[in-house]
Amino acid sequence: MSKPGTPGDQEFDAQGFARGIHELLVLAALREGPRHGYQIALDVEAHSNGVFRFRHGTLYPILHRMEANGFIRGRWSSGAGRRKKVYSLTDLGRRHLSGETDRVEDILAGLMRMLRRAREVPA
Amino acid sequence: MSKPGTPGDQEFDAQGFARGIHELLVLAALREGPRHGYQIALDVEAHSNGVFRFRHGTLYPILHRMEANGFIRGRWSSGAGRRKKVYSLTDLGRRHLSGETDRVEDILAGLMRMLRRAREVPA
DNA sequence: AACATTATATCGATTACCGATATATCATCG
DNA sequence: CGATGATATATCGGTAATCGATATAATGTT
Repeated sequence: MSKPGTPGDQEFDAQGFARGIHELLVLAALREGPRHGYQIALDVEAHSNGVFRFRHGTLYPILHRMEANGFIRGRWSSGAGRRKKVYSLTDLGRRHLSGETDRVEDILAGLMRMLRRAREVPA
Repeated sequence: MSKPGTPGDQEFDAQGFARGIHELLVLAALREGPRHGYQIALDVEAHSNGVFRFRHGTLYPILHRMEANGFIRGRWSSGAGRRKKVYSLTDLGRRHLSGETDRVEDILAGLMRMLRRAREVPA
């Protein structure tokens, strides 16, 4: 139905859906330990079974924003070799994650209720 | 934490989260039968337990867009009284709903997996 | 030496959503 | 009967998140 990728086609891919969710995904990834940006993207993709992906035009602005907002802190790895900026959760970020996890789970429950309902209607 | 409503504060309310989801909500609501816009908004709010809401600055542009895309069809109620535009699903809309329901459920599953994982990590 | 991958970064364009504003009908209450 | 509030639709400007393209550079692979 209608060429995929057409502008305005609005195919509900994970990207469009993910609007506003990426920050939560970053927090969730960092919950398991400090990581640099590229690794966060790989982890999110792996742990979500490929459902969520970060384009690098999306990833780095988000990390910068979250650092500016105090949710994460980044430090350039001192070692030689390819430069990496390693991020870790701040206390604020940790608190934010737990609060927002609760809230998003409510939202997911609401959405699932809607979808289940739509599925059950006979025709 | 940080005044709610502050720009850039990004509190993950249902609104920000809902980006791209509203269309699916409209389709799901219309699955139960033809409805006019205002009623769709009330239904969505009720069936999602208040999690999802349409502001009217959001609702009508979405309906127009979806009609232009062929997912729904609207007809002005012929009867007298307050004018209402009653929308119903097209075949395309019905097919779109069932396909996107599957896909969104996968996304929800991926997201839940991430959240559950983040919750389970000791510290 | 050539190439792919890792790794970070920025910028312009797109677009969905929000808030405000506008219009009009109908019901209710004083 | 006039005011108010709920119903009902509509548009517009602004905001902000995301995308795609582009850039840089070190490292691994062939």
